[in-house]
Amino acid sequence: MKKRLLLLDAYALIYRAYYAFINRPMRNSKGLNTSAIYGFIRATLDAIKKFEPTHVAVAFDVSGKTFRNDIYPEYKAQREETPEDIKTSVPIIKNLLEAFNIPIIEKEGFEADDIIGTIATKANPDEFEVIMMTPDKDYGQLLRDNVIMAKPARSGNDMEIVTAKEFCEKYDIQKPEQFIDILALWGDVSDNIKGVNKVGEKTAAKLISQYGSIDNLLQNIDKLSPSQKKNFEEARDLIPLNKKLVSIVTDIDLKLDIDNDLKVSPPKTEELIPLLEELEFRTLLKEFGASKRKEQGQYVQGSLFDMPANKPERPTFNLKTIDDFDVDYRIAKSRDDRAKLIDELKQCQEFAFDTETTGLDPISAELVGLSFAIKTNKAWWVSVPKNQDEAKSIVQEFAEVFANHNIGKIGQNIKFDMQVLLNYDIEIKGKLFDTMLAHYLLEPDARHNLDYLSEIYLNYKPISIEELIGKKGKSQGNMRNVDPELITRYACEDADLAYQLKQVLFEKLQGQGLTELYFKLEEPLIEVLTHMERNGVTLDSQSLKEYGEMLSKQLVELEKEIRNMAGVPDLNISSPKQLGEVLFDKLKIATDAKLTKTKQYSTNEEELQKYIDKHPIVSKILEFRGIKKLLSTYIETLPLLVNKKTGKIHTSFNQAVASTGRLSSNNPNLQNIPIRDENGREIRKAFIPSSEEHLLLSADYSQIELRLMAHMSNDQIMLEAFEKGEDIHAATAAKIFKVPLNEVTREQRSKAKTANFGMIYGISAFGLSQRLGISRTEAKELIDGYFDTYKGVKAYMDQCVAEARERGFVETIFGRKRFLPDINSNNQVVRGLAERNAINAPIQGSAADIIKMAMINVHREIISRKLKSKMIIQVHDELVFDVYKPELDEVKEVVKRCMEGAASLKVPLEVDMGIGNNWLEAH
DNA sequence: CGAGTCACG
DNA sequence: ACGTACGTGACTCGA
Repeated sequence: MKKRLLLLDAYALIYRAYYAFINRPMRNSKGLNTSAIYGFIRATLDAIKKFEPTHVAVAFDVSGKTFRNDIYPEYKAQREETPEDIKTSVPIIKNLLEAFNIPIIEKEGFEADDIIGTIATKANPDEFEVIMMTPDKDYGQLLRDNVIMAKPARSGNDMEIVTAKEFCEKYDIQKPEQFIDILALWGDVSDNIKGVNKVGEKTAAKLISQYGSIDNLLQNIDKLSPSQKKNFEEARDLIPLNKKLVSIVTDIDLKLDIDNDLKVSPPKTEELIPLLEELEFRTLLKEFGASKRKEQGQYVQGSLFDMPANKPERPTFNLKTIDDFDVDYRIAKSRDDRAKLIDELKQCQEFAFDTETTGLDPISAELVGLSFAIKTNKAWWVSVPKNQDEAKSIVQEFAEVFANHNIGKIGQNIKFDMQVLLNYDIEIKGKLFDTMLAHYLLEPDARHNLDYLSEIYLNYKPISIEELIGKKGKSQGNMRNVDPELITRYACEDADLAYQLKQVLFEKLQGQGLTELYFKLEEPLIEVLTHMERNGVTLDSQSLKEYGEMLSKQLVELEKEIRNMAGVPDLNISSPKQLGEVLFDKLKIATDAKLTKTKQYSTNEEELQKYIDKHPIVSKILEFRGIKKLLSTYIETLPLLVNKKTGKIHTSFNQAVASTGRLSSNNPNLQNIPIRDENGREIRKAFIPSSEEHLLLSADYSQIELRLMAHMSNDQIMLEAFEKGEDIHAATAAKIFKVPLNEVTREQRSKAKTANFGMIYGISAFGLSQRLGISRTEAKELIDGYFDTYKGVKAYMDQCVAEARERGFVETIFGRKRFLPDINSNNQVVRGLAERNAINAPIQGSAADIIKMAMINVHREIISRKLKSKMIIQVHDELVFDVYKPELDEVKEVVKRCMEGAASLKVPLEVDMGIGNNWLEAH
């Protein structure tokens, strides 16, 4: 990995920090204005955290004359005196930098930009990436392939990265040095440099873009308009001086060994702490205070901070694009071309492929073409005609290679391509390497889109889809209309990138011991989900519609009543802001209303429930909310998602979203169809079998997460309860309340149930007290009682956290990992979340693994037994099937056996099944 | 586009 | 002193 050098322009950043707080300066108790100090140090540390440089330096201007004043006495002459607060801040900042072990560099007669220019130029491009942190645009002239600029964050936004390429594009110039000429024409008000009259940024850029340089421009001065020519004639003598003034010096004699002198090293804590204490920088003290871990010196080597050993790749920039490579992307135009391609594919052990389609909905999308990558930078594009009969016959030419078991297929989100190709009767066999899923296992919390992966792992920026079909939203373009040359580059690039990513990611999977999880679980699941999504679910839109009409009437009625009670005729009840104001300001139903983090009144159900007796409007609002939710999220929306082609609803199961390993479902989300609430569960009645000859079968794991808790913690008491087949919540109640099992009250059981769930989530006394509406002391007692009973559970939870601390991750029973870098955070809120994740992720994730295994096995049996019945929905611990009635007994047997046999735990896995003419009945 | 709310396991 | 149970997706409002 290249070394990375971060160079900071001290005064520019200090000024910026100072003025950022100008309206509300920070002061310590002695009255010292610490805005500039804090702002600058924070920006510096943030940059170090973000860029993770191996080398760093801060450049200061030296007060007094510089060589620029010698050649131009008016240089910066108009500048106002430096504010007193900044003057006093600078020595303190220098002390701080020293304590942080960040080198300071200054040189008499020169400015910070000259120092940075010199170092950036001197740093060997093969050895160093250089980041210049400054808000000053002039640094643009220094940009190179290995030198980028970081402009500090402006309020709200992240800091802005500028690369040489982007910079040149912005000014439409060939190389960054040309910016000197632009500046010389443009001038610089803040430096008191007068440019050419009537020439600003835009004109200067245009002229340099056009003529290449000032010299050439002046030679062609007659081509300018008369008035412009006059302005240039007048400025002619000034230009050489301007050029000198705006040119950043790159060859100061600094007597500096970059590699040795600027190396990042840990702060000198003993010097740093007193300084931070005096300044009263509490957050920084927390961060750099002498915590135990710091004393043990757990720094990642070469880092200023203690960072988790396993962290996302460090940020990259200066991304390469297609133009930086000599790629061999070809179009297969004729049948002969395709035959040649197919021949090449047959010779491959593996190839990457991608489909381009007319849309993102795989059911209705039509193929526009296919791309295949055979090796790095070598790919083919096969265009597919609009006529679907012709299309199919061309695509069919590839059926054999796709179906070949011995040829591996690589792709990004293969499920989509698999579905599209299924429309053309193409089956995909052989090992599938899905780069998205591989990365999901490697970094479950990260994003996994191709652009991101390319950037991180290949240092490459793909052609943006917007270049092809325009921004979505307005005048949505179509893949069909894209220029053939361009679509070839785009599609081949995608396949090529998938191919290249596979090589990187496969090695990483092996390194992490994740290949087995990938090939046993995630890879076979691709095909299963493909079929489930395609199967779809039948919706009884008619009954939904009728139910919706009834609810709508109630809603209108409620709205009227609520507005009347509120005395606000145009109240929007769906606006929490308006609602809160009505309830708490106007009706004053309470004075101690809870506020949200944006200081609005909190009007969620939990809060409103507290005031239900204060005013009759409250219960009406809750009722309104409930009905509105059902209507807008389900009743009115689901029928719109019925596919015209199939008459069914086709959700999309996302296999790479949930960081614990679960699936998620969207478009629509079929995993949150109401069931708890009486009104809501009516909606389940609209999910029906595909025909009269079918039934819905729902099979769900009983208490799978608690069983996993028992299994993983090896808690004898809990294991025993499950083995005896006891009602686990009642059994828990009996034990923690010390009553016989048959005397457990409803209330006790309910409390125990909440406590059981609490364990799975990584409980806190506060959380439990909130849920149960009891005091924290009571909650604490309850938890103590719980741990007293289930001693193994307590030990297991502690062990999870300890493991996460030690290894940086926790694991499921199938070896799925979740990395928890925050487990060592100094921020206890952040750390607390990581600790609860350490407890919850192995449980939730193992349950996800188990049902995935079950789905794969059920699917295989359905195929091998050639059943007409279909698996259609998964809801985390439940599978729903559209069962062909004559197969009912067989399907029930297969499903139960596959689900219960998906893993062998210390407790039996139990599955409950139900059948019915709709999803509600089946439950 | 974020915040608030609420549906599910 | 501070904020607190885990994981999702969809809708609505309003800057």
